[in-house]
Amino acid sequence: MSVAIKISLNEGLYLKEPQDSILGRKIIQNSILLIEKFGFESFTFKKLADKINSTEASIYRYFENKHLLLLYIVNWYWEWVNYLININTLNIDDPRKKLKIIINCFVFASKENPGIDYVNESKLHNIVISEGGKAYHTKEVDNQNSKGFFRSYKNLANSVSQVIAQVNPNFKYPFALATNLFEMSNNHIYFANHLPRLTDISVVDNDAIEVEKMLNYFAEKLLRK
Amino acid sequence: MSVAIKISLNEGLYLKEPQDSILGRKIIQNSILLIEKFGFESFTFKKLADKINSTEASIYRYFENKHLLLLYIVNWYWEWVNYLININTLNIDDPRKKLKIIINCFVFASKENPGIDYVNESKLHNIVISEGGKAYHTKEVDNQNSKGFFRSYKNLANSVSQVIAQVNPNFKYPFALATNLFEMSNNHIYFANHLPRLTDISVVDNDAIEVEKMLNYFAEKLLRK
DNA sequence: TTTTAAATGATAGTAAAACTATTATTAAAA
DNA sequence: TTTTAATAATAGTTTTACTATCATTTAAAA
Repeated sequence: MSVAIKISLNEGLYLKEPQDSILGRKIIQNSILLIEKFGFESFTFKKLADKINSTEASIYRYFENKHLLLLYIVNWYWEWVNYLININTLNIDDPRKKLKIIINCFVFASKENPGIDYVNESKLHNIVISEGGKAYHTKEVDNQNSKGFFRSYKNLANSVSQVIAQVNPNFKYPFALATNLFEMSNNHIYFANHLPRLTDISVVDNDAIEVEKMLNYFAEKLLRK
Repeated sequence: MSVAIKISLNEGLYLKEPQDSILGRKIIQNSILLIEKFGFESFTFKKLADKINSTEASIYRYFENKHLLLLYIVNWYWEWVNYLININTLNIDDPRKKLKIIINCFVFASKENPGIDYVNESKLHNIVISEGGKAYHTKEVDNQNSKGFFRSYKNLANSVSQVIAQVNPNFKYPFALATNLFEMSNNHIYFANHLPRLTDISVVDNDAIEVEKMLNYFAEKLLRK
């Protein structure tokens, strides 16, 4: 059984909608595999072309450059997490419970759902952990932001901040807490795996339950009245 | 009056100590200016060489590649903040006051001290805000970590975590809070300047006092007994 | 003061990355 | 069947990220 989800992203991110063709989907699928395996810096359109038996020129018809491809898949991830949060909190009323589910989605976004066959959510999550910041830490950020290239992240931050505001309407920093929980989740999974002296938690066998506990503790304590 | 501070960094970061020669100091000074102005991606040794009337080959005698140069200056910053914290908390006993000073150093590291003439601390701070994460988000992180290339960040996290433990010995995540305060400081200054919908604070005229307030609020509330 | 060694500059060259352009081929739609 | 759109094949350009060699300057040692 496969559910036909189509995640719609800002049209400026691509030259031609990759989700609508076989080649496009192969580009998405295999760029995720290659970036996860070799890192964004050593990822090239040439290598991707070789891997999918196509050519650089064909890939350039879909994406202007590799940075926009990264931005595309990271946006895909933001949308995906937003979607996961929506379906998992649909019947929940208690905002505290909602926030716990949100944190669970942040930490375990990958494991939940084998959503779309050409996107390996688990590897995509690894990319967001290791390379996600590079999507907006560039000199083009203001220009790209004016075109709405970060809308998905803002939407995510916005939904989370609303739940936070429901938990404690007097809390002054709902957006900052929302993004911080997201960033902290990714950061501390990364630290646990690569720079363990920078954190207190450990991630054993890819199980980030300690990160989840920590984020719940932070959120609960910060939002206590 | 100039105080001769020499910041000592891991020897593996460079091929030849840049602080010990005129050319070396010009490399440090002008790489900070160029990276801040054009961003790390479009920074090249060629451009740097042209700017200081030298050659690529000469720069390569100091640094293996531009990533290690970035790592060098980011390490310089971590050491610098650690140093600032040390001198500013020397006579302070109350750990709560100490933590406030630490947060102040995180947010305003640049403005404090015109430490070393060839390092523009303010621009270096901007680099750490915009490009700092790229220093450890690479595929070489484990290899570089085994050589001690992130020791300065760990030392910083360690000193801060000790103060946190003094404020509340029962707090379970002293390291995570230490790194999070540092990362959050940089992140939210960046967000305020480029992606304001991701935060609640604003930075007007380069004054990040709201970030400082927020971090103090977070720290105080998390460490409340 | 001369000698010598170390540091830097000048020049050249290579391999790969990041594109752009042109034409040929294939597959799908009219 | 014709036409159009998508992709492949091929080739070429500029820039980046280096490496190598040798000449020159500068500073330290003899």
